[in-house]
Amino acid sequence: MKCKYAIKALINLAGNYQKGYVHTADIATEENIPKKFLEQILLDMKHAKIVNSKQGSKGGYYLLKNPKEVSVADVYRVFDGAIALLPCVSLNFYEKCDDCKDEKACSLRREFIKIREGSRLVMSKISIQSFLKPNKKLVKK
Amino acid sequence: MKCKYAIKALINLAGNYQKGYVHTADIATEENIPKKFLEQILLDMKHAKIVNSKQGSKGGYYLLKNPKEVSVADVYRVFDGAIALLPCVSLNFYEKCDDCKDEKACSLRREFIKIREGSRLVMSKISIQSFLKPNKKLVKK
DNA sequence: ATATATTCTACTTATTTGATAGAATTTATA
DNA sequence: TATAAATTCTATCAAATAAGTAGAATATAT
Repeated sequence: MKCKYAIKALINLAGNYQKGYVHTADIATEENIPKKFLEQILLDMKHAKIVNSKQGSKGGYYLLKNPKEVSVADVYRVFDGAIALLPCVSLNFYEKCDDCKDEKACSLRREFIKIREGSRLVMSKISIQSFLKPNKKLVKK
Repeated sequence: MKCKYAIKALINLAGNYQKGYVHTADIATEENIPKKFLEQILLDMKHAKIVNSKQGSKGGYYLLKNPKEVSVADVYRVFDGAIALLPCVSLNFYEKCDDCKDEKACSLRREFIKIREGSRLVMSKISIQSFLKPNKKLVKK
């Protein structure tokens, strides 16, 4: 949910990219997200340097980077942590297996790295911009 | 954990493919898995038709299918459910979004299908057999 | 000053996860 | 046929996580 809400919020902010501040309340109503929950989500993304904000009257949130430069992988890592299925194959959230003696020889690790790469690559290629582009329709001859 | 344990157990069973029954207790000690927990895991995989068992003395578990025919995707779905990040893009665990009016027009759905396919393809290609093959070493010239 | 917005901390409730416990059932075999 | 050894089933538990709520604190424009 958090990740889905986050991406919906970012799509909304992308629509207002470089056009000023957007209120949490507006995003909440437009995207059908509980307002108080969205506040937390946006704050998390501020800490992750994906968005920025201004407090007070006429304040609000705005997208820090170009929509092309914000990938689903970036957002996923903020809210769901590692893309990898095992901590020992994670690039950003690595943790050693306590039972594993020799990582280099571990076949579990060897294969799960492939899975991580499959997911990571596709999630890195999809950006907030990707959600804005309308689905291209093929014209029949 | 369940999924990891399950794959370790299957690798163990694959080593005994078509060689008779293997005791849960033996797998538990060899693979360092809590025995009672492993019992549940193996039972789940029996219900999923991945392994089969015989009760009683001289009983135990055995792999039903060729190790090549059991993919990580199969195992994942038993223990973690959908590979897809959103229920509305899942092939095996589909659920409609209650807020979504037009699925075909939903850009979230369009892009998350790509993510599902990325993960699904790589997880379908890796089988229990893949874990048995030793990592090929390149010989230096 | 005041209205309006974000920020921060704490809390609640429900679900999931990892694991344990023990009785019931099945089977081989002595 | 009794018994030992295995799976099967159901229930339970504690800890962690997820989804969401509440309210006070802070910042800012007017």
